[in-house]
Amino acid sequence: MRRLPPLPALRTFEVAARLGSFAAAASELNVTPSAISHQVRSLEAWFERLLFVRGTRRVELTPDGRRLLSGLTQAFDLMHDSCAVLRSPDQVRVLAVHCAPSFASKWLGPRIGRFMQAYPATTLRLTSGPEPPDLRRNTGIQLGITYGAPPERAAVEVQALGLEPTVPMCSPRIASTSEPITPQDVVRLPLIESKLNPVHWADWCRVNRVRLPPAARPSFDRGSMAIAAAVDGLGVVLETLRFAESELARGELVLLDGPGFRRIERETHFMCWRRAERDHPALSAFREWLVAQLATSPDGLST
Amino acid sequence: MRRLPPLPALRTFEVAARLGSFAAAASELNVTPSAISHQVRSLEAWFERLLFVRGTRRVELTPDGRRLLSGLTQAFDLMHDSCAVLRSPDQVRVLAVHCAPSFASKWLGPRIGRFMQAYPATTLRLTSGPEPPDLRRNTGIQLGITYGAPPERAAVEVQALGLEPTVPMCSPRIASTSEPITPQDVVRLPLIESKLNPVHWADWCRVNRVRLPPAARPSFDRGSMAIAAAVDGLGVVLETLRFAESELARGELVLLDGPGFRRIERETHFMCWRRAERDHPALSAFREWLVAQLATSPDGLST
DNA sequence: CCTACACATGAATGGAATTCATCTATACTG
DNA sequence: CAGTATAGATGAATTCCATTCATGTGTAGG
Repeated sequence: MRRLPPLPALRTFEVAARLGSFAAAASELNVTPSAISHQVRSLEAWFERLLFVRGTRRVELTPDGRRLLSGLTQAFDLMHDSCAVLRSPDQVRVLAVHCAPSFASKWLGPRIGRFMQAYPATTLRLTSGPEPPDLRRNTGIQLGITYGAPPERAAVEVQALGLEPTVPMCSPRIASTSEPITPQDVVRLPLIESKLNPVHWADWCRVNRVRLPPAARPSFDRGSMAIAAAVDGLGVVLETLRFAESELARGELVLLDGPGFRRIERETHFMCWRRAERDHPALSAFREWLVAQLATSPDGLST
Repeated sequence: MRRLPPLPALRTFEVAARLGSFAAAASELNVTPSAISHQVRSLEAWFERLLFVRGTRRVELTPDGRRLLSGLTQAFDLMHDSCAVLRSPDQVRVLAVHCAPSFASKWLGPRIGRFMQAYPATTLRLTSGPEPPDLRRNTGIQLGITYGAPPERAAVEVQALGLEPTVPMCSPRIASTSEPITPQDVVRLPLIESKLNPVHWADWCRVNRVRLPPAARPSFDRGSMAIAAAVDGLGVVLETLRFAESELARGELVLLDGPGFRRIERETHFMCWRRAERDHPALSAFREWLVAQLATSPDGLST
């Protein structure tokens, strides 16, 4: 087996040697000069030879260093050319995602920049609308993120996006949370209906053993709008916490929750794709990225 | 800045592609097939393309995979050739170390195989003897490990190998340690003198405030022989724990120690080298390796 | 038909790469 | 000439990547 030193160290050496500067190499590789210094030292230990002579504020290659560099620069050039073949702009990948609108604006939108940074070769086309895409007919969509019940279609695979806690929330102007409250206290407040959420106030009342007042309630067919109404002080909204992350973080909404409450956690969002395309790299990369984002979001991805 | 995927993944891909088998690639790279699988998947995600078609018990390159492979094989060949220039056998490095004999046999010897594995390009020449090498005159020695007092020579740098606890030890046949003992109990036992250790029984008695009996004591001018005598049940030896690691681990010796005792910890071993050669890679690699071994040995490297 | 083998995958782990904090030695500038 | 800025060095701490482990799947081969 041909033995090579750690490849990242070789790469670091080549850049530093080519530029004649650890600082410049750090800049090119987006690391600190300290990282360059450590890597070069490590490579020198591996070869048991000095590759640079150090002066104040400068480095110079030794004969051994020059000997190593000439072949390496060619090697990395070749490597770059080989990789570039698979990354050429005229083969830019497009990933078309159709997303439920509130999930798009309240959860995915604030995060999508991270996906673009992690996968710069992929152009994302994000559309939204309340209807789940028919992936058998609409081949322009590769991945759908739906709300409500899991879509069931032949040759379409579905994955739930985890259990979502659906909790009453309202503006702090409406209810002080500095003292303990009960479910009974909640239903005495004005309530807001978020129509598309499969969890309704009736469900919540059943689980928390209180009677739902028969009064008429304002309702919205967008979770984000229901959330906005609650922020405006129009009442208590019952919605998934995922839609209220920034409002909760900023204190614009507070949870009406406590030891005497029972939460409802259901799978209400699903992503789906055609089974035949499941191993498509951009598609599987997005799926994995999304699952990873869910795992690190404040409410976590519960199984 | 030219952007490359993680280089270890590229290397893994090249080997797997060239051999047409994840299992064979695993064997060549000394990792598990699972590692190959993960690396290839990761590379496919980075490029957002499939590089292999998976069949049962076989893989086959896709057109993209073939496109990537041809340049990479040349690149890694070049890289290997460049690295081989600095590792050619006719430039095999020799590192000559002269070591105090007991340290050599009791501490360094059991470990030296690890150095050879970590630095296969270095041929180690290990000599031992009680006299510190005169590094100014004996240029055939590059590093000395001495016992006793720190050598002081012009143009020679010295580094202590840490504080060493020097503790009475004996065979469990001689003294039961299941009940508390006192320093007074120790000096009633037969004592063994390890002559070259700068810590003597007289020192130990002074520190522990007991009178050293005037009886004659067997003495050895090798710490390892003194340790062996103690294992044979000839008496209590006062020596550095470093010389007795395996005996203590095997229960052939026990420590005579306890709350009422005062340990003596001194720097008794030193390594030294010519200042002009301090950055010689093999030499500095050995120094760093030795310091790391001390840090992970049972008594640790105290500063 | 059963066993063995190659690849897949998620969770856990160890170690390598990197950052951070601080230092040294000039080079440069006012 | 003195003070400041810069590049590289180093050790400790932290982060993240590569790898292993455990388990699973789907044949190929005996």
